[in-house]
Amino acid sequence: MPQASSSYHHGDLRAACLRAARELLEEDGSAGLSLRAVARRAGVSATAPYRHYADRDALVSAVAAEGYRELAEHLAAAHPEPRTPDELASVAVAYVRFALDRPAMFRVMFAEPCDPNSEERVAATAAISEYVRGIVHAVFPGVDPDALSTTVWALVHGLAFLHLDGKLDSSTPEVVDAQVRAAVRALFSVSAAP
Amino acid sequence: MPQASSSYHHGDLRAACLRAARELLEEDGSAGLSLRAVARRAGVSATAPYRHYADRDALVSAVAAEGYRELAEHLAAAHPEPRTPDELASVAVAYVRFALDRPAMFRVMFAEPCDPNSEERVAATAAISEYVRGIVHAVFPGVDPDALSTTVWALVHGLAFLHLDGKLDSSTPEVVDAQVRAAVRALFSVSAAP
DNA sequence: TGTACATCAGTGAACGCGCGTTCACTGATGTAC
DNA sequence: TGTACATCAGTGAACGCGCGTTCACTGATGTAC
Repeated sequence: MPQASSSYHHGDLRAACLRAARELLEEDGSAGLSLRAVARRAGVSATAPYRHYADRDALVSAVAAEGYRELAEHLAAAHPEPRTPDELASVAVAYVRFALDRPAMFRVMFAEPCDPNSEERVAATAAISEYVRGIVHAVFPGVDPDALSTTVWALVHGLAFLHLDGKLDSSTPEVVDAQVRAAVRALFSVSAAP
Repeated sequence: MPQASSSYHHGDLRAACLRAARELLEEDGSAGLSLRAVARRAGVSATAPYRHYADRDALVSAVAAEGYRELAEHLAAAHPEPRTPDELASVAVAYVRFALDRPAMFRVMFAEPCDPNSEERVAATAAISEYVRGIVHAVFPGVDPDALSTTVWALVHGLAFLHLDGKLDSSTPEVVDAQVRAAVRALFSVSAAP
């Protein structure tokens, strides 16, 4: 019956902090993530998050790690098992869209010169890398997937960042999608000239 | 004879601020650029830079713009007029090296969610974009350079960022160079499969 | 079922910090006569 | 060549801010008996 039990003990402040951090990132993409702002948003005193995160960096790393997992889900949702360049292009489109839909989050994941010692982050990154390798291997069974998967990842990642930073035309989602597809198509149609 | 004239009037504080900013960025890549720190480094009061920059953003934009120009010089120095995929790869290597040699500077140029209204920045960016187009057109005279130049730029830019963020093996410059060359080579050798 | 107590998850005051920016100022420079 | 004065490029004190982090604390929860 004590429904108002939520007064003092929060229940799951750890998760609430992550949620608050994400909301703040999505609302004001430019500002840096601050522990105090997260606490405020979670409706909790400024020091409460220290029960769950050693310091600000720990929170940021956790946010980034969640971002990686989410990115992986989005890619898988775009196409579970790509087998053709076109299907691969759909995954590429999902990657770039993910970045454009959550610019600040994407920047935290990649552009923040954060310590690379967070196991959570390293693991999540490795998972994405492996995932790309798998796709490339499936789409090009005969090719050594190492160089090519690096190429594919870098291409898509570069497209994401160039769009994010306004270096390419990002006026509408359709334009972006077309551009990404064109770039991936270009990747698979060029042959050495001279 | 008054060689000690340099006491009060600085001479060229505008340039000195840019230099100080670059030094700070190269020394401590992780910290954000602060106007006060720049002033301190330039040996000048905290408010002196306001004579030359309207606010912090103006300084950051100026630093970024200088970075773009410098990047352009580096690329041109790598190969003045690339005509083959291999020569193009040399330019790509220069691009990635530039990023790895000045990580913080490169991040200011690209990863800082800065206002896109700085004319200086927009112009510098357009110059790079044009430059890449020109190269691609020279290397592949018969191909529509639009999609392909986007592809090339994104690929190289993505390689730079993935290396910067430790997602790829960056143990030695040689390893990086080889990886970049391999990626560019992969770009020009794959053909659509099914 | 009730009580005693350890543990846990929160509070709130306080610290010292560096920041961006303003303001009235002052020292140096250069120009007009 | 010398003087008067406007202009320019600096100074330094001060503002209010939000931040990360510490500390001693207190309210709620759960477990042992």
